[in-house]
Amino acid sequence: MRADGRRNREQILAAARHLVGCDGAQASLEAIARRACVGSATLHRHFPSRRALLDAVFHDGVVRLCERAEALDGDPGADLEAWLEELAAYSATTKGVTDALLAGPDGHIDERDTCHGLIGDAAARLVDRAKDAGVLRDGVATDDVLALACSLSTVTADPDAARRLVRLAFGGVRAPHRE
Amino acid sequence: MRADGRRNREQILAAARHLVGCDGAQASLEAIARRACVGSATLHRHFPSRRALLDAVFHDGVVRLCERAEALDGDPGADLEAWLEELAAYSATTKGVTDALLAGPDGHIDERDTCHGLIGDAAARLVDRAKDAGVLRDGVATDDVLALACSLSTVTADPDAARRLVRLAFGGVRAPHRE
DNA sequence: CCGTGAAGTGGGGTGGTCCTCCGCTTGGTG
DNA sequence: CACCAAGCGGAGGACCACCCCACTTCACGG
Repeated sequence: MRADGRRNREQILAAARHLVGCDGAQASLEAIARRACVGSATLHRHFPSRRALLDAVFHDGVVRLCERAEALDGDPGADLEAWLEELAAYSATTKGVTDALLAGPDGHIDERDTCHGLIGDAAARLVDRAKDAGVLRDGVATDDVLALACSLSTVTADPDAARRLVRLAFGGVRAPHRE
Repeated sequence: MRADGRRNREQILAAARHLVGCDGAQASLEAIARRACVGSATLHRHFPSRRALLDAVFHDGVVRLCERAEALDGDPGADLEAWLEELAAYSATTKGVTDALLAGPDGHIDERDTCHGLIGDAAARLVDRAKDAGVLRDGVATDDVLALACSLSTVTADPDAARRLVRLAFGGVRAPHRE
């Protein structure tokens, strides 16, 4: 890859980080290109779809989150819950990331290295551990807990509220009654 | 209100119902106006914001849902859960309705009669009943259960999946353990 | 050190969007 | 029937995504 190409890619990513941070996932690609001092064609060549750009923007943050998932090795139930809280808080505070996390397949990019794929793998490990420990209700799948944690962030931008809702869903809305 | 005005309003709503059903809340207003055989200015005069149009499109369905909420008078916990399931199923299958349900205030319209407001009132009654019966976990608010039920539909378009996730959140992801 | 070709560039065009202005039509009332 | 305001819609401005293509610049082989 040529030096100027790499430089432009970085400038575009920096601009995108800023504008997506302000305007969310719907930030204008044109504006991002302008801010990066780059023609819009250049942006589209480096990132053939909005999805590809978003994935690149959030890649590092998501990787960090996944590393924290791998580092956990305490109580399986508590680990899963804590990590889901973190995930919800992250996606609540990070404008636009939800679209990258929940996005379906996109012909333009390799699904293996997307934010969606990375998060899915990290969650699967924690869910499997919790399942083996028997702390999960029957029939709960990785996609279920991810869906719960991520979808909440479409509803609030407050990390504490997101954490609270995750705890709620995890423990149940219904009050536990003695049996 | 003049007859032609009312006729146009209905044509716009019919077109909007169709296109929002196909393309979701982001359907092109221009395309809706075209389909209604109406100038775009006419659409904007009748519905000053996308939000106002969406509210009108979904108003009837939401009212029907609210009526069902009012008709419930069995076990408070079961009623609430059943109605939340219905709400989730409705918003999962009805493209675009989530945006109307979760939308914040909009200077253009009276908040009292919006889908958001209607659903909120209906849910509040069920939540209050459940709270009085003591079947809700402490600190659960109306907005919490609404947020849970509605946000799920951003994540799946399958009504059964949405119902399942509501049941999950309601009963808890964590398996109930004897105490 | 330099020529060359391919990788990379960005301006401008196309076709779409939202929304507003404003001259015109038309429905309903006196 | 005549009037006039309520209502209309086309045109136009500002913006957007995406693509084409003539041009520039980098990096490598001689």
